[in-house]
Amino acid sequence: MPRTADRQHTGRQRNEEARRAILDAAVHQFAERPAAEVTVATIAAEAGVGRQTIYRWWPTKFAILLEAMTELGRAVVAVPDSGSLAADLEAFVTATFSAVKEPTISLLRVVMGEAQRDPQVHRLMVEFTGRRRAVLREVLERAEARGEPLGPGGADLLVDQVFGVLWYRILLGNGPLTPSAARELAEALLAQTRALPWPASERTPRPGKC
Amino acid sequence: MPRTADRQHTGRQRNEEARRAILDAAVHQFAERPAAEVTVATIAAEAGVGRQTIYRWWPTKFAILLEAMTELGRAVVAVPDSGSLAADLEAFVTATFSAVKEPTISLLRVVMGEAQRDPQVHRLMVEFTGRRRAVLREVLERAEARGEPLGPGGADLLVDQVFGVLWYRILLGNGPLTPSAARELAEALLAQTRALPWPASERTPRPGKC
DNA sequence: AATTTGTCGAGACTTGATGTCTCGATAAAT
DNA sequence: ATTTATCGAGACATCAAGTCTCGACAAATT
Repeated sequence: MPRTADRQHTGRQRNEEARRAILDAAVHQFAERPAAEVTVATIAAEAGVGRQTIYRWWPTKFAILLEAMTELGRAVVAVPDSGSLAADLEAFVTATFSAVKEPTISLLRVVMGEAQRDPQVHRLMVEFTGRRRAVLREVLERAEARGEPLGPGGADLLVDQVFGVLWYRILLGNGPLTPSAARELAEALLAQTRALPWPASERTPRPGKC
Repeated sequence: MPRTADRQHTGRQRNEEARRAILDAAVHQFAERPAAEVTVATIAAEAGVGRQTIYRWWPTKFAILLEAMTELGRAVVAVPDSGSLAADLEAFVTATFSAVKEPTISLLRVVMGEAQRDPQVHRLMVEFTGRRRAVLREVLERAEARGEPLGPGGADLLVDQVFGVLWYRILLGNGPLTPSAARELAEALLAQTRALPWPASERTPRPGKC
């Protein structure tokens, strides 16, 4: 009863060029057209591959998109660690906001929309967003370990506030996603962590910035 | 060239029982099953009507759901006005959170998901959420007019923080929507408003601010 | 009462996307 | 040289959306 790890992979190996072409075609089409007009057939045609080559590796067209977005997301994975919560939080929020623009924002909307339709895509989406959540959580918990307070809700609430505002603006388009909007959010959340439980006659001065 | 208003409706009239049965069946199915498993055929079967009866009155199954939710949404929540931002904000957030539970939460997820796919549904969704935004904005601006500060981001950011956290948790299910979670969020946002803005000299003061 | 008009439930039908299966060709490990 | 798994390609079944038609039925009109 040989386990799969007992022998090497034999036979023809996976074509990396085809994989890249499929990912690129999916990103291109989901960014340009309404999601309803993107089909496995159109992606296969643009990538110059057979449909079966797609079905062999991805269960749905949205799984292709999620894999592509995961690769694109590796660029912003850097964890800020300057020793100060103020600087780290602003760096994280600014970097995250600046990464969310066309064409990425269209892709995010498509995937989040589909996640509400398909439980499997929803699970993939929880995992996808969880990676960014983990980065922010690390920043917050490191600050807490240093002795910096996180305010009434702790790290859990702060994480949901950052990504809540971000996703809310992505999905409904009601508010800005500019760098200044990012700074504004970071500043507001920092104020939240620093505020005293009652109107303060004295406040702690902000470290390192004015 | 007779206008439509020139004569009365002749012929058999629309069956109100069928309309109600269709709306109820749509709500029931969208609340119970994944949206992908809900079809016009299943709604028609549960309602005991022909498919053509549905297509005659609604363009898509989501139009049925939107009409049903519009009827459900007629319960207008009163605008809290106690004279204190702390009490009003907690009342609003608690009431809003407590209204978002099964089966409503499933319907909200379905409609928000479809809004990312259909621009027309998206517009309706912006309008739908805008009504609740307006209530919170009124609470915040009244507090500001009283002289209570709203913190670095002002009313715009606070509104997005409340509904951002709410929708983020609805869509991804990562955090709680309990009454205690609502109180926690309200408390955190209040802490944020109590922080003093330090570069106050560079800022144009808002009217009514201390 | 008879006629006209529009809705009713039901089913046949077209269209298009999904997903499976098979085929011969090809490339890598044995 | 053989084995094994991928490749592009196409046939095929399945399913939901949407259109069209049918006889039955109900309300307004004549």
